[in-house]
Amino acid sequence: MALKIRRTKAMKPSSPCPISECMKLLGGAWTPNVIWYLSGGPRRFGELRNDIPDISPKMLSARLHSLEATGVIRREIIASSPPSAEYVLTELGSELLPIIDKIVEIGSKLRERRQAA
Amino acid sequence: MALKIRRTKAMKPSSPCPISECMKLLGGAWTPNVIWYLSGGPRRFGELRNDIPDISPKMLSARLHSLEATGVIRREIIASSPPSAEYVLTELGSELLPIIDKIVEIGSKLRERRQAA
DNA sequence: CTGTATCCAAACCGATACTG
DNA sequence: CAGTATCGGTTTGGATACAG
Repeated sequence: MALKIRRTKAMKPSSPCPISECMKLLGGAWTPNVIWYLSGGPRRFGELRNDIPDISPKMLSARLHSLEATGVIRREIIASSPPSAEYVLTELGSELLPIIDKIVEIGSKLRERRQAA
Repeated sequence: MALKIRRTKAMKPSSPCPISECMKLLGGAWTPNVIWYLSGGPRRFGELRNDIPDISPKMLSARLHSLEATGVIRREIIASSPPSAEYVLTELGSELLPIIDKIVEIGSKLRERRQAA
């Protein structure tokens, strides 16, 4: 006999919902991209701009500032001549990587299938 | 209501990054929440509204339509009296669940730590 | 090379009221 | 109960130009 699906109360995560908690950090379409490209190590503005196809400098700048404000990345000034800057993931940022990995994994699978179709 | 997939020249089909592919499906702050609450089985409008605290009916409606348009969920009419409707994850939608799970997992961890501090 | 400033369009979100 | 309509606000994003 088929199990009667009981309409349960939702498994409600205690508020505030951990989803929103997390989405605040990686909200915005470009944000996961930036984190992903920083996962390989420190990178500079121009490198990121090259990494991420078609991102405008304004958006990259905005995302970087936003990520710095939420503590996901850190901006490090390199005292060279000329002085330069690098962006690196903080420890908090590193903890988001499993999510990004999953996104990449599923995204690749979806795209493969679409190309096959 | 037409789905507005933004198809600018910035969207190159050959883009090497599968992240955007995936983020298009779960963009928006409420979207992961909706998917999460549908993971337990079909749910109706009012139930979802109850599940997700503080979502306005307008936003819920918008997210549901958008998710339906991208093929993540399906709207099923129940021939009862009165006729009713349920929303259920499609197969595509189910494939997104590992991501949502990760988001919940990391989000919970972050919150625990913040409360400890 | 590393960004910032400006203008503008579209998406997202909240509050509220409303229809069947 | 199951949504839609309207109004308005904030955020995201694109294009382009420009400054250090």
